[in-house]
Amino acid sequence: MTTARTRPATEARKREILSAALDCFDATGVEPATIQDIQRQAGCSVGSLYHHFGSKEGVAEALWLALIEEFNAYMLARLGKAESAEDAVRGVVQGYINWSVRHPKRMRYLHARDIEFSPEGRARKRELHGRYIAEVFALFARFVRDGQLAELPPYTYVPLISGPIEAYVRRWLTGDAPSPRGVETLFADAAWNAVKGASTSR
Amino acid sequence: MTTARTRPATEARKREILSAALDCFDATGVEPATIQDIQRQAGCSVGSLYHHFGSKEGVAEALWLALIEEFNAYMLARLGKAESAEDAVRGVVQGYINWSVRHPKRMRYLHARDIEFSPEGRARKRELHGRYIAEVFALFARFVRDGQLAELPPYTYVPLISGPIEAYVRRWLTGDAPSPRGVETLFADAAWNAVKGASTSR
DNA sequence: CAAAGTATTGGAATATCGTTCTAGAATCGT
DNA sequence: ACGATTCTAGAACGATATTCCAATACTTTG
Repeated sequence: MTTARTRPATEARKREILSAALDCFDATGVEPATIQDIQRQAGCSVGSLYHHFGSKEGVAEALWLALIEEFNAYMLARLGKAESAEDAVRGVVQGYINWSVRHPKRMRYLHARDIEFSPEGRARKRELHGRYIAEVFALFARFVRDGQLAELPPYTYVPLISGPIEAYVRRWLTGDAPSPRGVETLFADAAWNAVKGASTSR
Repeated sequence: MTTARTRPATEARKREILSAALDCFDATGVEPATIQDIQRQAGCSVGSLYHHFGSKEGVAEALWLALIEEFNAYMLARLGKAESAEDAVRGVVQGYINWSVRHPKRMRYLHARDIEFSPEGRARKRELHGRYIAEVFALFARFVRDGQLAELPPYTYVPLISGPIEAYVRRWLTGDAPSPRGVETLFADAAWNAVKGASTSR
């Protein structure tokens, strides 16, 4: 009765589909990209695609969740190494830029809001976000306690630190602003100034 | 040979369609909303809708451009009255919050990224953005000259000033953060600190 | 004021695309 | 090797964006 739930080839096939989907979505946007486009580029059949993901939105959703998970892991790895609050905050900005420059297609897709999440997808998204925030907050908590970071309403740290560089990078990704290389320090300064505590001379 | 290019009723009809479209798009998102939904709510025929906007994406695009124009005008009006750089910068943050709280549906749509711009639409978007930036920059220029504002790469002012509040408001609009009422000063401080010049004590 | 010309509207017909369905092939546990 | 199950394939279906052209309203001109 008990039987293997997935086959070795399955994961590979799923990855192929997601990779093809990223290319297609990036080229034209989620809505204009057709199932045929994806299916052909992935070298699989319609049935296979639907078997694994259920729907086109299912593909879009799975892709987004996979990418945000990858991105969060990257940022947390970077944050874990920080020795001071200032290191950590500047690391967020620098990490955001580095990942975006290294994977512009992926970041462009993460910025895209044109994904209609299913209830389950939405739940998973919220779960991932919550876990990420919790881990970030755990890392930052001690800096708040020792006064390196200001004590602010919880939901304001992320916008204050990442908001500016996020906005800038989005414009760069759509071709409306020059590369973020060169503005790292400026945005890191802004982030640090926004959340630094009283212990540093103001 | 010369003839009126539009009739008086035309503008009204277009506005009706755009208004109906905003309701439909806000309710379910751009993709799930059908032409029939819009056309029925606007009380017009399919032909009429296509005559004026060419496609569903054409409607979505025109709506977005109309709203961003309205928003930019509102911000510029507010900025024009500022007497000092600090007034201006804080005014941007406050204005952003006020407009969002007054027109959450419109702001939610401006934040939506699920609009596939046509080449012309993209060009117009870029043109509007460029003009807005230019006007903001013109207003800020004298403050830069007299040292109230720091001299920074042109494309960094907007992200530095509006980035954080933009990120926060987006989370609020999707139900992921509490109302922006109460965090005005925090975000205005951050904005001002990010761009203030050397003339103020640092 | 009449008539021609143009903008606008209506709605049926069409084409495209997401999704469903079912039969068969590949793979795994026993 | 055999049975069970996952996975693949592609034709058929249904929904919806778009096209098309005839009918109507307005506007200018003679």
